[in-house]
Amino acid sequence: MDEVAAAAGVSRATVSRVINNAPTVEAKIRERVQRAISATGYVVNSAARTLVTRRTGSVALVISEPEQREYDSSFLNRIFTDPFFGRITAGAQSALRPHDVHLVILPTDSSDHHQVVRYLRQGHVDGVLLISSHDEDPLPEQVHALGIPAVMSARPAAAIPASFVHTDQRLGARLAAEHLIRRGCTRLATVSGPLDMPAGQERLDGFRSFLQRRGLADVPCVEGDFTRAGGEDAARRLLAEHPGVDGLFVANDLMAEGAMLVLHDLGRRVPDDVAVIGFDDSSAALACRPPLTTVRQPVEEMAAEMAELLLAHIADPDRLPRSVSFQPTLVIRGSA
Amino acid sequence: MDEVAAAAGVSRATVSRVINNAPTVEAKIRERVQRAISATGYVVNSAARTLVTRRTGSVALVISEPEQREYDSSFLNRIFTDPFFGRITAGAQSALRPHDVHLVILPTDSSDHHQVVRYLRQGHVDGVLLISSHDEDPLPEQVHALGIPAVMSARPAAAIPASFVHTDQRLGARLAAEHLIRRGCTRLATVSGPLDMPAGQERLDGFRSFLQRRGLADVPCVEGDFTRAGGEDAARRLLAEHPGVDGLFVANDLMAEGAMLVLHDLGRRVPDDVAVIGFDDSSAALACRPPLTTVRQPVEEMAAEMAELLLAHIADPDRLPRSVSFQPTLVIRGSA
DNA sequence: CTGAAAGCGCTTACAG
DNA sequence: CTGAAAGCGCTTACAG
Repeated sequence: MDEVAAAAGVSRATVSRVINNAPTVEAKIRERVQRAISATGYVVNSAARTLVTRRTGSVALVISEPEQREYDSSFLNRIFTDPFFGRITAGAQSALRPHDVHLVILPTDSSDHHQVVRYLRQGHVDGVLLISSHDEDPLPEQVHALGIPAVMSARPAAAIPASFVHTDQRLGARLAAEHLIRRGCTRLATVSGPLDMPAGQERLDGFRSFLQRRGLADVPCVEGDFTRAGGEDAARRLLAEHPGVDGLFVANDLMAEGAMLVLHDLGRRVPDDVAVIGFDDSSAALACRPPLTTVRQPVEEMAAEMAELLLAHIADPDRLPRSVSFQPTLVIRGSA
Repeated sequence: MDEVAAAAGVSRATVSRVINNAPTVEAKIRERVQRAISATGYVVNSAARTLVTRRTGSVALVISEPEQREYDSSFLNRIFTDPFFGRITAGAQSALRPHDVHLVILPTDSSDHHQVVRYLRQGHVDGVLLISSHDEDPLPEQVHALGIPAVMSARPAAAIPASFVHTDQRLGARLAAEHLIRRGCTRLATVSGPLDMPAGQERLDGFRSFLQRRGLADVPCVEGDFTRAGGEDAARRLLAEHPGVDGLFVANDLMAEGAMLVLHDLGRRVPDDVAVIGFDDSSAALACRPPLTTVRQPVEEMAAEMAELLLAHIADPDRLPRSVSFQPTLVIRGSA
């Protein structure tokens, strides 16, 4: 920087001003400095800048899962190949990129929370996007206690004031139930997500309570784990106990893909013998044969909105928390 | 830090020493400082530390693709939901995590290279893991010119000295060809990857040249793009022109999944009518019915090795470049 | 083994 | 509009 200042015949302060586009620099000097910058190939040192501005230009995307049996590459593998998390990452990146803000992705389980908290406290990032899917997860409160700008992926279980985005899961499940009824299915069943996850619980509630109002109580349910293999297992068990099922709601697309595979193995035709509806509208939906009818969540847009909210909180720390809600929609394809 | 020093009755230098586990601190003092740290809740400021140590504790994972029609969320979406890149990320993370090194993922196309280069020059990271899949990609050379520690995902096209990892793609393709022949297939064909990518070209070469030696010349080939939808298209075209095909090698699993879908639509039984072999052994292989026989690349292990190599280069900038090679293996499942 | 001091490379009131 | 100077919060020779 001294070199640039010398080459341009100005002070370091002025060099700094042109780098940061301060309006108070005379055009001629600005140009002279710019030439000196190109000539010397100078670039700012981001650590030095961060030290004084208190801004890093990075945010963390924390993906918090319940404790894993083994925190290893199989956990990381599941996270990084999950189409849902992939869409979140893509949505967040696309919103952040224009602002030149970078994303550090931190998958974590509860055995690992302290590492994440330490990382955040060390000031590596300006804020955090927190994807927490379990009721009992203490991380949202811990992050909130840190006082660092944060946006959550759903209403936090704890009563903390924080911005979050939201989809009406119950409404989504109801859309699925309505469609199955409309199709004339009479023996409905569902593969739910994990019932200790709000997303799992709410989709089941929404599905069941709509059917109950239509006089259909006690719809069979087997709990799955939101993975494809888990969906296969759950569907196999469900179909073994309830072979007559003709309409199946599966709480996410990955499990639905597994369920379709099982139906195929069992020689059941979809949708003629069994109509199937998934949830998410992820890429897995198009990998099914027939293509999967599913409840769409605009995941990319939600993640982008989380990023925008976070940027706003970083720019103005006194900004009041707000939540923004997205509507699920039914995407009708071949499976129901 | 002053606060901690005062509370422990020592200098800041000593506080720094205990934080960094310098061996030359008396046990009693060390303990006193540690208590003061817990009492005050002190954590280091990473920007200040980086400014003096020249270490950030982060590395970049740069995923360089050819120029996109639109650099937007659909590009990011493809990258972040691609099982191959997901495995790379997981493998790199799992190797880096024990060293407390963080990963910032930078998908980029050629319109965007200057941003990546600027980011790297600003010193945000200690090194870069570069996934570059195109022959003409100038990024490996640019990164090398920066003088920042880097490890490549394959032998760089340019003659630059750099560490890289490698799988023998030709051998992998040959494994597929051998297996198809052994099965008794006589009318072979292939869906290749993009032929401007070494991985696409080499798999095709390996497949064809083995067959040629067996007297099978001019095996039909349609070029695909490594996506599932691209695999569907390519398979459809191939089968329209060559309906008699009884053995199909598809250059990655995602395209193979698409090809299997097309075969299903066409009423062809797999493997009885057509045997199908993929490449990668990604999660897509298990989403096929029947499950996909495929050439396994140990992608996670390769990415972990890249990370280890990078860490070694960061620790010792004078270390000589080396390459480490992995063997592909055939994983036999139901499709062939 | 410990401390005083210099220095990492920036930005930003403050004065002019 | 520009510059001299202080200061961001650490680490690390250097001296003792």
